Amino acid sequence: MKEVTGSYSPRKLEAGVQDNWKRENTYARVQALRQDGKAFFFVDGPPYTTGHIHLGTAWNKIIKDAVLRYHRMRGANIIERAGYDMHGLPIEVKVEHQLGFTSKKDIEDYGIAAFIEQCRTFAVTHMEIMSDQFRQLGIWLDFDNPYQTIKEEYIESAWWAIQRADERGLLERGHRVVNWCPRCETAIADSEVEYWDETDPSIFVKFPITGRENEYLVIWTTTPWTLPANVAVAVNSAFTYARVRAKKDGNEEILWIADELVESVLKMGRYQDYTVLERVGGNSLIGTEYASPLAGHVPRQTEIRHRVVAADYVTLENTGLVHIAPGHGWDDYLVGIREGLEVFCPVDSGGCFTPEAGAFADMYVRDANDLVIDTLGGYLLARRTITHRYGHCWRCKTPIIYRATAQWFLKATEIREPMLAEIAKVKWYPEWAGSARFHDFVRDSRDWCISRQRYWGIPIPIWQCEECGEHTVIGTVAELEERSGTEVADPHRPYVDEIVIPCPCGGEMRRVADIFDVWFDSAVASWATLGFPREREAFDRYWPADFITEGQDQTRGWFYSQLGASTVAFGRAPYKSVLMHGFALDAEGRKMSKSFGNVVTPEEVVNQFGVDVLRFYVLWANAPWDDLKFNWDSVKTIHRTLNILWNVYRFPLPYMVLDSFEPAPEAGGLWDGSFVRGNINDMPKEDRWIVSRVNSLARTTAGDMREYQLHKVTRALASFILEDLSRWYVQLVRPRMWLEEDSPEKRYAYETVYYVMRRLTALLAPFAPHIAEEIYGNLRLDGDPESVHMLDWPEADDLLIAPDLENAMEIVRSFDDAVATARQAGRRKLRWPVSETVVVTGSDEVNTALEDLNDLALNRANSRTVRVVTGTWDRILWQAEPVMRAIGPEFGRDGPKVKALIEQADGTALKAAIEREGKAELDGYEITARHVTFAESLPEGVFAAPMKDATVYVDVTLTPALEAEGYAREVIRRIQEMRRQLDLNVDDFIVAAVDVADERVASLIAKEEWQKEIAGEVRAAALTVRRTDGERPAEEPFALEKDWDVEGVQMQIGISRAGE
RNA sequence: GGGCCCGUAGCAUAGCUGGUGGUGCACCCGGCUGAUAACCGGGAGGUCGUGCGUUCGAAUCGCAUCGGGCCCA
Repeated sequence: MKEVTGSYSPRKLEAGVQDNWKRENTYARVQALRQDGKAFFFVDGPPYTTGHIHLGTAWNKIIKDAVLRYHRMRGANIIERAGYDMHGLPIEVKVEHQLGFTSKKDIEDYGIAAFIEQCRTFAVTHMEIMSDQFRQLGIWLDFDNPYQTIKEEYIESAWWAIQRADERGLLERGHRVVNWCPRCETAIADSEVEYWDETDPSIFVKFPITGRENEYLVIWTTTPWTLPANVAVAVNSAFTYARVRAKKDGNEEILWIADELVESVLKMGRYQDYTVLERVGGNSLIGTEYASPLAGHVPRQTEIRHRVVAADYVTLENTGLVHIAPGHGWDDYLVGIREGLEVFCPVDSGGCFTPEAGAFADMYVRDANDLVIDTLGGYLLARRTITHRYGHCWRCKTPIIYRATAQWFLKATEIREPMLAEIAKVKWYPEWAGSARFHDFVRDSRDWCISRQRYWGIPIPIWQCEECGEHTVIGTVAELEERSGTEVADPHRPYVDEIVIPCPCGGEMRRVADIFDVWFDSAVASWATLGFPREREAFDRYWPADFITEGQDQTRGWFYSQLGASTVAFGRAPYKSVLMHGFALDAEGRKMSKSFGNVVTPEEVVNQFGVDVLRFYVLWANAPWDDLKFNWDSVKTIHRTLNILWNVYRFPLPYMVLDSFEPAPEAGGLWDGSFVRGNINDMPKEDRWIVSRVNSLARTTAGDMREYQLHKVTRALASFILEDLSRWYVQLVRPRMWLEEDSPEKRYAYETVYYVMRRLTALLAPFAPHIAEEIYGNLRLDGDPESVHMLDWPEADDLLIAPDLENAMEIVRSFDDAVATARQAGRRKLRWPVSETVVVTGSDEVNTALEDLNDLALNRANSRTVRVVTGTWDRILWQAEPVMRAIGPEFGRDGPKVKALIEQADGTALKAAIEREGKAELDGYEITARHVTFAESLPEGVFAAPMKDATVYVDVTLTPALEAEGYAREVIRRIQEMRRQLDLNVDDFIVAAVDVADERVASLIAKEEWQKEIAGEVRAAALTVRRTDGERPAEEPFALEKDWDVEGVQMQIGISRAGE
């Protein structure tokens, strides 16, 4: 053990600890230490390798690290690797920006091979940056050997899964309406669509009914460009529709509109008058045929037989009739499938109309809106604009379109029931994350479109025969090499695109052009991280994961993608327990975003306060599953807490070093707390108490950890450090540290402090691993493990937990607070002793506590006596006050007389009489409890304050003896302060002189008893106390001389180091 | 529009199987001073988002509504 002089400087401390971990290879050694323990398989949710980590990413990894460190200390053999998600459109878009590309054509011209190399470089570079950042946060995951979605063996894991899907008939090629980004020219997942407001046309259009003169169905749309693809109109069979004769500018026409919407629609179309001709149910309209108002401009439209169909999703908004284009809408598509409608989609991958769109060919769809509207001519009933939420590509922010395309699907809807059953088997923290949130999401989920028409991703391993159309799904690289006879250097595009497999029919099979949705990459992480299918052994032993934890946004993300892929491949969930954590928000509870300028980065926090403060803060601020509202003040509070921990730790060290204290070791030179266990019954109460507290702490934290109540654990730790250790125990134990001679009391104090710090650092290790390591490193014995992270988690020692003592101490602390309050009211400083302190209570617990811990109470109260009185204390006087509301009616005329009698009576005696007999007599009048109230009247010099279940009375009246001690204490304190100014060592001796300008006070403290006391306390070899007239005795120069005003008495004090 | 979560003093947070609202920070006043760019005590500060309901009684239960978050449409 060494003395520690420096104050808590986290950055320096943490750099030192991390250097040491690196030099000693501590992480690997901790892992090795536990390799025979019970396996605990953890899968790291892979962050995407773009840019830097943000607060949420840091929080995520900090939770993981704290949990895993805890499990390691509990003896678990943690199976883990860090992981990274490295494919996908975001990186393609970044690289496109770097290269100045605007379309897929630019990429093709540049060369796919060169392009994906750029993507690879980008991903790997950023992965390394992020790994360094995570390491700096003290995250112990395997960053030297992370799983990477771009590695050949990882790609194989995905291929293998999709092969299984195909074998089970869950892989399907289909024409589906998908979210389509016209810039990226690819389908994008629902989860990749971002919504924000967009202003669009809002038009009402008349569709002419076939065979009726001048009669129309009125529909509404915000996407005029989808009208060339219209094939039907949907009505709700539950609604009533009106056939209306409407007049405008002398013309008449017949319109069909939902009955309740007639007024508003006609107003919109500026009709002057109308008559309802008939009202029919929606069913009556079904089958009605009509023509496209664009028939003359889109040739295909003249061939389509348009008709009215029913759809119950039609709402009573706008016109109550909905335009259906199965090529451009998901609901439309489903209606189309049901009704056998044609799926017409005259839009290409770049969002431009194809020649099939006739007059609109080659136009970009959103640009064509105006032309479509113009072309409608008289069929346009009204035109407005609308601002509504519209979807955009999450990467390039282009408004998406819906487009019917050929895609590959995983038939998630077919395995919905098994997925729901699996969710119920998983242990969710909190419970509702699974039972409500995730359950509902999966219940409402659709088939998963897994194909993308891009470059930087896992190629879909489907080879299709150009001759016969048969397809085959490849599961491994080896299988591909065998079947193609070609060596596979890199399973990425464009290299795999060139591989040809001979088809049994004699034709050639070529790979389909698509790559996987990047969500499918991470979906296979649970077995990919184990190297499956290449490696089987680890998979058989560890899979599925014991635990994963990610943010609530991953409900639809990684929780879902993994469950889907795993249910397809193995028919079960890939994880046994899931902790869903919240989102990191700013102090106002708003999302952190660059445009708002409210982003707080982990680096900022670390630069100011260090890693441990950040870690402890995010684990402490709220429950893991609630959103984190970042708050600098709270960060400072945590910094202060750790600073206090540091001060508590270093305060006893100088004394221990001075005394060459060594904690009692066990055989083998390691420490296990047996001294405290063996001597507990002889140790002072406060030692037994803090030992009990730290064991209670171990017990509650273990319980909370089991439920991942990380906030409760960190709060309990912080509270222990501040309340129990710093504000109470250290205050109590200090005098024992200062004892000169060896004594059991001092030994117990050292052993207790040591015990508490050893247990506390172990409990802190998962949450604040650096400061715990630093403190442990100084305290550990030669036989102890080198790192605090190699220790076993401290189990609560039930024999050392004393609930009664803990309760009693709570009472004494309440007493202590009350004494301070009462003294403040009586203006008597704590330094000045008082004669008597009385606690009035009816509580046995209070009585027992103050009896058992009387020495402590005396000490804390700085009182000659502390005693408990049950019932009433005889020194309390009572003042009787008449209650006129009762006296008036009863005594009538004599009321004023009774009032005067009561006021003049001895209230204390009156109260006693009434309590004893229920009544008292005053000058012949019978007085009962009704007629009088009593106010407490404290004797001169007594002050009261409430405490737990009791009231404390402090008598601050001075006597010469008390005064002498008070002044002596004042002198001691001032000399100590002067010692400090001279920067003397704790064991230096001094010579001192005190010149007091007050005869009485001088004689009080000049008494031998107090002079000795002062000299002893301040280590004075020689001390003079005398009365002066305020004249400085010039013949005695001291190293330091000061004038003091002590409670109005002038004193001159001079001190020097002895022998100088 | 739908699902889930959250909404408590200036800020953050506890209480949420119903019984007169705790804690920390900040603020004001006082104390302490052999942990000192620390520490302790006291005070002020709340219609527990809003409204309605259930109940003898609601921050706590129900319904509605507003605001924030994540997700879905």
